[in-house]
Amino acid sequence: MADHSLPQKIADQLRRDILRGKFAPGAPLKERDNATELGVSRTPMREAIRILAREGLVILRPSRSPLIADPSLKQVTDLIEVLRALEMLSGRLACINATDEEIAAIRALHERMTELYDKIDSLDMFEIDMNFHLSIARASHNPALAETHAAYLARLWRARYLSASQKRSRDRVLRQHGTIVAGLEARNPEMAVGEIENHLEHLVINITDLFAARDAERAAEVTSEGGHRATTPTPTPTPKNPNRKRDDK
Amino acid sequence: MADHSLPQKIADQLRRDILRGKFAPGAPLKERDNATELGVSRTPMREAIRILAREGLVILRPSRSPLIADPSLKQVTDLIEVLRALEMLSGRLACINATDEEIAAIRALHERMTELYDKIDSLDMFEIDMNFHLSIARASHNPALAETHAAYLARLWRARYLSASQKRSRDRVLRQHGTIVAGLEARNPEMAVGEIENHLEHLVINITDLFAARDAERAAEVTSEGGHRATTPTPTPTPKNPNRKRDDK
DNA sequence: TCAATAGATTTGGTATACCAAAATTCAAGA
DNA sequence: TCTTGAATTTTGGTATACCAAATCTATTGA
Repeated sequence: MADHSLPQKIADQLRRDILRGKFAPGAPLKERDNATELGVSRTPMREAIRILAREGLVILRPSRSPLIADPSLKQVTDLIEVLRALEMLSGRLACINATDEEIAAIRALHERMTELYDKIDSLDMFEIDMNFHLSIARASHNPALAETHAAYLARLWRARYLSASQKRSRDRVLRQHGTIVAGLEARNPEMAVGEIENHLEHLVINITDLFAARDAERAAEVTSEGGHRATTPTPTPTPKNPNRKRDDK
Repeated sequence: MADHSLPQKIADQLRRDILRGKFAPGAPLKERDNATELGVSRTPMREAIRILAREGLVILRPSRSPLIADPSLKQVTDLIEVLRALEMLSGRLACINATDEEIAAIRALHERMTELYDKIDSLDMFEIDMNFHLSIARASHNPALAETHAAYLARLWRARYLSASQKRSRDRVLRQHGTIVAGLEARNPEMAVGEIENHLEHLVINITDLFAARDAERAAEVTSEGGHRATTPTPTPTPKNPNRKRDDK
């Protein structure tokens, strides 16, 4: 958060906009328009877009506008599979390398989350959840691991956010977080790692349900729209058409 | 390899130069000079440097020349620790998802490596070794995993190359590769994953030895150089840094 | 009425010019 | 001789101009 470079700040701004939904998944991200909109030149905007591309939030196409990423279920579950390996490693290393202070800070996050769960909006809550997992990765004392883990979390932001918004999993999430913290405190890798694995297993289940629900919703839309003219069978893959054309000759 | 974008080609060129030793570790990489040297503008050179920075081959400093990375032993072993988790996951998934053709191709690589080991130079040999491990990751059918794994392999290029040049580990490496292939063919995750873990454990040992040897060499140099004027106690970590201290209030 | 094509336009890629921060140099003074 | 500070140089950051590929529009011809 403390990087004061201009491309980083632009990337932070864009990331928020993307994740908050200002740009729809699948929409093109025109570097010239966004640059003028934010009042910066194209050069730092280009770098910002590359940063987001590295994080997987946008995908680059040769000689074409970058697109806001709209990953398929398989892509998301593939990402989670790697994330699981990274988090399990983080947990194991954190049991060995974390300082008592770091573990205490992780517990503090967990307790704040428990206390505020029903009191704040899901975006703020999710911020805490994010920090919880990032702190464990950092506590592994393996910077490369922490960095890669953070990149995967960023890439899975939207999916995890949607999953976390399902309040029905509230109790399970808090319980699992509690077990993870207890495992760290006991310096018990089996306990911590096992529960981390469990935690992410449920994330896969949740996400799969969400995709299924979304697909069902779309199918219903299509059929109810009438047989001859399906308005948008696909989720508006390219909603760009505000082509202004001149009236002169 | 088949990316025809200019920044990618520049990055490929620079990567080879760095890994072949044209640029020493710790040396600055001036974007203007290198751009004119290669006959391109600074803009694609900038992007190329960012690509290498992402791979960890160069490190960026705010408002300062990027440096050729010169990782410490801990940094390298940290990277290997993550690589191990990634390769173990790759092996496990490959046992499940790989096609018979993919496994056959991996075996072909292994047999070519066995056949040519004493006949070609270590750089070409290392190319095959690289492909062997990349192919396993790709055979996981998890693109995100393959990509992250490839990034870690690139980051560890130099260390792995130096380790692979130690011909004394020849037999062990070939034997381990053989066991890994056999595990894949048998679709036996325990066999494949276990040997992958073993393989990387030996890499850590090898690298640790190499660092120890290098440090010992340096220490010997310093003492034999005589007491008053050590010409280059360190192997010129930064050819240009007569650190000038300005007045500070 | 529709299809094909040519011209206009959008858009990313590249080159270059300018700026500001950092570093090196060098001269002046103690 | 050493310190110090100011000027110059070096170097990365940013803005802008130009180009080429891709796309879209609109006209024309069947």
